[in-house]
Amino acid sequence: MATMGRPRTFDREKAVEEAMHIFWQHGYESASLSQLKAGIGNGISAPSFYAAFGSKEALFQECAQRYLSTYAQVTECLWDTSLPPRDAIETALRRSVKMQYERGHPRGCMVALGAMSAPSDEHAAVTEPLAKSRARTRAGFVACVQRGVDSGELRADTEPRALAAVFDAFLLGVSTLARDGVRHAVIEQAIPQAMSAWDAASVKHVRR
Amino acid sequence: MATMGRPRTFDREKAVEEAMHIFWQHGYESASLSQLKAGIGNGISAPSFYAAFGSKEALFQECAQRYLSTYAQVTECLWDTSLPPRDAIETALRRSVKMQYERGHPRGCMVALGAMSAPSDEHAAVTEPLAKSRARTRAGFVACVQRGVDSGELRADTEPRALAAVFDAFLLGVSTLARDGVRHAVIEQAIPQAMSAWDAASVKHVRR
DNA sequence: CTCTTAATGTATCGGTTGATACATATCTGA
DNA sequence: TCAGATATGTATCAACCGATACATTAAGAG
Repeated sequence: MATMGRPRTFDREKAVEEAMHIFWQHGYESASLSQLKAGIGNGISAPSFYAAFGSKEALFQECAQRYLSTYAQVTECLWDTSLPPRDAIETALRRSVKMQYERGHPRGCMVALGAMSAPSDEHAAVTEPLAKSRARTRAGFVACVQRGVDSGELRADTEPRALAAVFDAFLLGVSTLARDGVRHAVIEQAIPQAMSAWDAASVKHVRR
Repeated sequence: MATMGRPRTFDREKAVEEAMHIFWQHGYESASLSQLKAGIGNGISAPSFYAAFGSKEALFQECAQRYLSTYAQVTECLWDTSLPPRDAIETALRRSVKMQYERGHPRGCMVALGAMSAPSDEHAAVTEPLAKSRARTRAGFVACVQRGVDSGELRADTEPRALAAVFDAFLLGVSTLARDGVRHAVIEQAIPQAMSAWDAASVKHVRR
């Protein structure tokens, strides 16, 4: 059965993308219905909004899912066990940084910035998918370090969560640097410097 | 001349501290007047609030100043040229992390989290002191790396802004990790691992 | 005591928030 | 052609936002 009823005057797929950019930019709470309605197509009315998306919260969930299944995929290589763990981490950093500085969408990572996206307790559940994603990425960094230890590449006394936290915190912090206007090239150059934390834990590394 | 008129029923100094905690926790926009009024003393009325602080924005500025002159001082050692630059950076990291995990106030750094505190353009000017503070800390990291290069401790081809970005991004990211419930001990262990980025740029470091 | 000063309590302001009621318009299927 | 389905436009809702008007209360100064 084909679609029935009066057709929409806007592209729902594009609308989710546009709404995602608004949430990405302002966070869940600060993004207002007025902004969202104005930013979708050439502006839509309140009933059109609710007919299409149900509620602000439902639209956010949809935007979050969209983000997680697209932009957020840049760190999935952390779970690719066919990659040497050091390469997996460096690739995740490179891909994420590149994505965060791409044109056509707000700077920074929606997942990272989403930590302050719903600061009130009542709305904390809304951004849970983002918190889950941060936890997953965190676990991915830990898993890579653990692989390095298990393979003998990293010293046995390496604390996986601690070394992983270096890369995790660095990547989270990049979102703020990107927002603050730090140049893309600077962050790119910072990546190999961050990776030296891995090398310092390597068994081949000469301690002094 | 002593104070005249009816005395306040609450301690204004404590009130600023309490309000600061609320802004610290929720950000400028998301912290509501209701929350602030309820959180000051045993709860104050709207006229008392405005008589004492002028406006929400004025109170935030006061809280921001209070934060910058107290908690935010943990990174001032970056400007202490009597310290070896590596020690200055490590001390800044240690002190900030310790502060971010202290009991008695929200976790994380108000300056770092404040990047998403006023996501709308109209209120962006409100959080400018926080942005200025981030820029200053950023410059402090760069200055330390530059000192390391100038003294010959770090290789001459070291890019100061890039290496500084490693420490800066790491420290900014710690705020999110702290909010996400990552244990204090893990972050403490991460600091020496992060410092290995400095050592890797040292002239005494054996490159391979 | 009275005057001045300043904070308080009650009550409310206009504006914005997210969300709906209801009638109308436009499509598909029979 | 008409019924069913769905989107739209207008108009509005209660709740909350930051902020005030106004009268009252409580202090010091004279």
